Amino acid sequence: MKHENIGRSLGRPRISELKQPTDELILAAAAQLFLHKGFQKVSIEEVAQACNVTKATVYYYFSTKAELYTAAMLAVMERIYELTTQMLKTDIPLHDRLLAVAESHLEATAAIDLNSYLRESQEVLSVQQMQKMKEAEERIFHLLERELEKAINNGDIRKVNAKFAAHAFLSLLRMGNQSLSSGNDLFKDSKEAAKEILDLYWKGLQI
Amino acid sequence: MKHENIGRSLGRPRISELKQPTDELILAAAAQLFLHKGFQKVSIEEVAQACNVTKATVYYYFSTKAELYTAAMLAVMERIYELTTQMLKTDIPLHDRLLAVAESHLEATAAIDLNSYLRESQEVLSVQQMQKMKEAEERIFHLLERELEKAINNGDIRKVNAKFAAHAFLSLLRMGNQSLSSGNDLFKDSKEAAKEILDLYWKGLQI
Amino acid sequence: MKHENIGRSLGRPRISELKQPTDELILAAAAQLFLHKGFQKVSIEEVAQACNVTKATVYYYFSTKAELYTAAMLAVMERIYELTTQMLKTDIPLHDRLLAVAESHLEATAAIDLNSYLRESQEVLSVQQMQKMKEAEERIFHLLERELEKAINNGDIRKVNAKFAAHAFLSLLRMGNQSLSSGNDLFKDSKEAAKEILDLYWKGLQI
Amino acid sequence: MKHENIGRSLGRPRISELKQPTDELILAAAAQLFLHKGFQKVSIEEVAQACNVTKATVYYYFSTKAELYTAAMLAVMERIYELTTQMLKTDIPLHDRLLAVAESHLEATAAIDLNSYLRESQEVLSVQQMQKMKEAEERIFHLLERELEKAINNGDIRKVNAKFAAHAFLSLLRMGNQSLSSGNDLFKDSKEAAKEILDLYWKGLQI
DNA sequence: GATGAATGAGACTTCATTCAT
DNA sequence: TATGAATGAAGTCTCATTCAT
Repeated sequence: MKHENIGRSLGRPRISELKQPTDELILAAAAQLFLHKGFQKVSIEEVAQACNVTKATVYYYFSTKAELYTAAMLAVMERIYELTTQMLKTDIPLHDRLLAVAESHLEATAAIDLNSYLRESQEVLSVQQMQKMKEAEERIFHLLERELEKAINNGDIRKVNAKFAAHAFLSLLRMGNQSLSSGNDLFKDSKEAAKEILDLYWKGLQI
Repeated sequence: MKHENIGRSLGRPRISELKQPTDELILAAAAQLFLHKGFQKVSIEEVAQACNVTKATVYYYFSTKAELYTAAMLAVMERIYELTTQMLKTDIPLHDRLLAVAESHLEATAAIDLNSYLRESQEVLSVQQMQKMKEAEERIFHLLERELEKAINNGDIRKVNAKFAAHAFLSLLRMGNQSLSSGNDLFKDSKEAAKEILDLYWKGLQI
Repeated sequence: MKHENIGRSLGRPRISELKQPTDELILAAAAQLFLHKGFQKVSIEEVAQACNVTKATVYYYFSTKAELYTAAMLAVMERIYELTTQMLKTDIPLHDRLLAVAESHLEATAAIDLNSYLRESQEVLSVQQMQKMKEAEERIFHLLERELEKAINNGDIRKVNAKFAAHAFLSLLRMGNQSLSSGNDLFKDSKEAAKEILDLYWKGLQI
Repeated sequence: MKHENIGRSLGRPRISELKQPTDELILAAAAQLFLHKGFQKVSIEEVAQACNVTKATVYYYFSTKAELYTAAMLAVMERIYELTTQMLKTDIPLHDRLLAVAESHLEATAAIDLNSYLRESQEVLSVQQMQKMKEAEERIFHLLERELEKAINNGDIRKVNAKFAAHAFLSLLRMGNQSLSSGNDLFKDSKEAAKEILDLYWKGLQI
């Protein structure tokens, strides 16, 4: 398909290097669309149009719709992973770090409900592709899990199954996301949502 | 293509014909399939085969795939509504009633993530159909909402936005459902899942 | 696919029964096209147009291009089989019966070079489909084989591997067919072709 | 397309220059593939991969798939022509020379059924290309034809249309080839096949 | 001499939907 | 009440071919 970018020259890139390479462009458009409409409802044609290229070009870079989907979702999850990593590695108390995570997740459409995405694409993704996506998801859970375990050991929170607690947290963020984007009046804004959710969650972990 | 001619005999129907009228049969099969695979991935043909009728028969009862979908989902939500109503109207303390709700939701595939289902069928459902489904969902939330409000007034739980609390509860149940059905090792069984989830949730509502 | 035509009413068929059922129509057109152009170069669209139906109709009757191809070729081979059976079961000497077979094969495009047809469709036909076609071919060879064996036992022809002799005969007929249809001036007409071919062949079997 | 190879550096070529020039490499791979799979089923990509070059490189040497096909087939036929010429120009009796031809044809995949190859590529080859291929085929037939005519004049074989006899011979060899490569049990090996076929054929030409 | 990127055209296939019976 | 036959529209994917570098 394409080999690695070797030896990008330093300094301001020339015009031709300013625009993203086509494959990244496609990936970005695809991610956007898949997140909004789900696997089935996005056609390759649609992705192509969003990038001003032809269907055939999309297939030049991604051999299959499933492949494109996997790549796009992995990219998104990678971004979430990085983001979450950033927020969690500061020095402030866990409560505040979780608040930061919550806020950032609720600002972007960051909390993916992988299960619901996978339901739709099952039987189309290869076992390997599913595996990859599940692993990417796991990594995010692990991030939280580890911090929660530290907090348990510190006595900051009560003794719970940290994995469960991680899932619960992301589940609540998902809910917050949906509420915010569906425009029901549950929360005034994402800041408030983060606060309310973390409040419930944190209290739930006390004693 | 063509399935076998099953010579429907005249006169008093045999036992095998005693079962539900065709439309209910279709509805049941459709619900089952839609829940498992989502709107897009279920074909009318599939539903028809599951009922041993032809596509045309499905269309005789339901004018449209979207119509069938809506009907099926409404039926499911109605059942959830009834179920939840049952559990909530007893006399025991709210904590215990919520536990009962949690357990029953986690036993059946009862907790629907309507949002994720709607994402998939957007642009296919008419505004009316979406409206109906959202209303059906709302009814379930209201059920919980009302009880939570009572508990707030009683001083049983702290003062929170009851609607938010209702959403949070169902969100956690959804997560439990997915964990149980995806076979990760978060919970031993649905009973344990219910206990853990309610524990977190209830603590989160205290003070 | 379709059940047998039962209870065809006697007498002149009504208009609606006059035209062939659609599936037979498709089969006929497909056979025609596949024989002339080969598997790959015939598109379903083409077949459909030849029958004045839509592609979807073709797929209503034949689930796959390979399926249609198999069905069409089997039908052709079946016809050849019947034809050959007819010619071989008369009472006249084998030489004359073979002449009749030769003539009839050379009149219609009757001698299929299955091998060359299979080469083209390999990797598209399922193992079962290939199996079926090979069996159908075998049946035709067997027909000749049996007669040749009788003749050997009678002392009408010399002792050869009858199977080989059968293959040789059909091979020569194939050649005749191609010469006649490619319009080179090898033969004046199919009658002469039959005569020349049988002459060589029969002499080859003598002593 | 390509100018002559001029200025090949003198002296012992380096390893990398030992292998065939790219165009011959492509031609060889193409011939191989086309013979096995037929025109339609071979993609340029496939040919390219078989040579470890890119599609564009193939197009650098051959302007068109049809062009490549023609060139590849002509090369094959040329080889057959040379081979056959070799076998036929010796001094031994015609019968033995034909046996040699038969053996060599049955050892390699040497007997091409041009007609079946042309059927597949019709409408893609230009008239000129078809013409060229037919001429190449003709040359091979002529080779045999001439010898057969001499033999007729000598009284070695009976008076037949020599062209017909040539076609018949190659037709039988084709059959032998297919039998051998399809693995049916008609012949023990190519030697036996050659013997049986020539036996039938030669007897067919006697008196 | 060779190639990476891109594309237009077309192929196979699926599916919701209609309609006459 | 039920269905067999038919279809239009759309979707995924393949491939020969071009072109700038």
